[in-house]
Amino acid sequence: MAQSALTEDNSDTDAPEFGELDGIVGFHIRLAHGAVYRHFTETFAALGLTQKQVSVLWLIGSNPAVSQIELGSRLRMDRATTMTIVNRLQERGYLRREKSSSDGRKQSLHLTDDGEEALEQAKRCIEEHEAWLKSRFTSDEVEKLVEMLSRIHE
Amino acid sequence: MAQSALTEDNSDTDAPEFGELDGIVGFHIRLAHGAVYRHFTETFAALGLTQKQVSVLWLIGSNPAVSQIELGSRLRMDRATTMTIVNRLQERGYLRREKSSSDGRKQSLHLTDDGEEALEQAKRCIEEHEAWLKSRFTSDEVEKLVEMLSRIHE
DNA sequence: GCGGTTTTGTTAGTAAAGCATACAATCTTC
DNA sequence: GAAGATTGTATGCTTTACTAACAAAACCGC
Repeated sequence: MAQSALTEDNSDTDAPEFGELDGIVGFHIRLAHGAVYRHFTETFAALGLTQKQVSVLWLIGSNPAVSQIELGSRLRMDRATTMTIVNRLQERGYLRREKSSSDGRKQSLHLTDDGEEALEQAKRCIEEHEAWLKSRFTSDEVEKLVEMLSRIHE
Repeated sequence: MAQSALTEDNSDTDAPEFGELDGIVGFHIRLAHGAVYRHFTETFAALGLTQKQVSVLWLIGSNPAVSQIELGSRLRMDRATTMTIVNRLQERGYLRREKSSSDGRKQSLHLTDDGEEALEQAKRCIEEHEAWLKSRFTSDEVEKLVEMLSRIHE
């Protein structure tokens, strides 16, 4: 598989395996004179979650004990931005921080039971979205699109 | 051609023809656990313009006397958001507002000479971007992508 | 024509995302 | 051990986008 935009800095020896393309949550494509826009925040809005927050829950759920810096790197956020999002999810009781045992600087992020629950609900929203996608595009087309995306990296 | 997201409310009798897909300025596709992201703001940054501002200039340039509400509708912005962007471009001398003669509520938006000049420069940036696109995707793929986009509407 | 409703533009306030900076704690390197 | 790099944190700023409220103009039913 071609190097994807999600796996370009896999230099950590003990880094968990990220990088599978699980599905398209939403997209936003801007043409020269406008934006073709499909926004799925509304879909998650019923859960009171933004796309970014769902991405964070998803990533922690599939990679427990991930650090904030790793999380930010995967989701293209700097440390400050990561802080605000992690803080908010922690305040809502969806995740907890622990000191990493191997590296005292790092936080080790874990979902709480409430966080797992929220992620499950979000995944159901994503399934609905995939139904929407499939109503407009064939599975071959979606696959082709995702494959094309994997060719995009800085 | 299938109804596109850019032409869904063509109820105005004297509405100018929108809807041609002129080129992809940038896109941002969010996967469930992250974002594949390509941001072309940097390309326009040399001009001191954002993607949105370029879209506004482009749309006014190709549709003089467009109203703010129409502009916002095309670019998926509400009235307040449209205001701030139009205000900033007006402050920079790139466009001017006139009272619409046919409807006293509406503003009629026009590019100034400086605005036309800025748009020309932005179009050159877009051409450079298209070269970038073509280096990663075949022209068939780009065509297919744009065609798929045209199938996206609410 | 008149009164109520809708549309359009405007302003103000708010929230989120993102960034830079500064700082403290920890790790790494020499 | 000292110097430098990494990670998390706190603060402040900017941009984007939204809601709510308001005014002026247009529209609609009568």
